Amino acid sequence: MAMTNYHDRLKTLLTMSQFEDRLISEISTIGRLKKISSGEVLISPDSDILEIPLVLEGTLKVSRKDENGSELLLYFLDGGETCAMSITCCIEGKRKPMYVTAEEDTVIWMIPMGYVDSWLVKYLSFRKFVFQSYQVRFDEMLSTIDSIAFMKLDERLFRYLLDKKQASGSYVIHKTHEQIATEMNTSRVVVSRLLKKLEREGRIEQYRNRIEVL
DNA sequence: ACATTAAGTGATT
DNA sequence: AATCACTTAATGT
Repeated sequence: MAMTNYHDRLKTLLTMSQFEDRLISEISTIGRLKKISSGEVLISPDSDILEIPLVLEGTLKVSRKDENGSELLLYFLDGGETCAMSITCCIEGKRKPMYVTAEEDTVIWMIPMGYVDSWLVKYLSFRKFVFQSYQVRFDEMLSTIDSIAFMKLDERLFRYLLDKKQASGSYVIHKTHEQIATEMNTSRVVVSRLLKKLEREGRIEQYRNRIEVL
């Protein structure tokens, strides 16, 4: 995507979310622009969350990690989306054991949490927005949960690829089997085997460091 | 040419 | 599905 004026991009996104004009101008004057490059950590379990991220361009990855450092991907955040979980963090003032990292070079609009409370009260559209993003995440995580519960790792992997494709807007996925394995908290060998199967079924094509979803 | 890293595979638990 | 042990292939120096 072309490097356009991010304020315009923000306005477009806010308008698409059907926010009231007053809310739109509040958000655009109060927030600040932040660019993070691929792999950078935006939120970690021990960081105080003082701002809510709204993705303008690029993709953020939301994941959990346990004591042993093993990772589990929760979901991707795309353009126009925000992290519902960080909103609750703000409201409760609690830290959550989760990471938000840049999946690719990403541009975000950081909204100070101090305003979130008042906007929830003042603006119907903002309430709707927050509830809706909750609903989307909830549904997404439900399907993730039952794919884990029923141990259909092959389906889980394919869902992962589709999610990733959706989030990045590209059918080309630049990841190694190893990286995918750690995100799904499984082993590389298993991922390689399942990807091989998907390749034989003609659903993907594989190259070094690269997977194409067909 | 050699070393390193990514991916493929059979056998075992 | 995870792990081990090993092979093969691609890439960097």
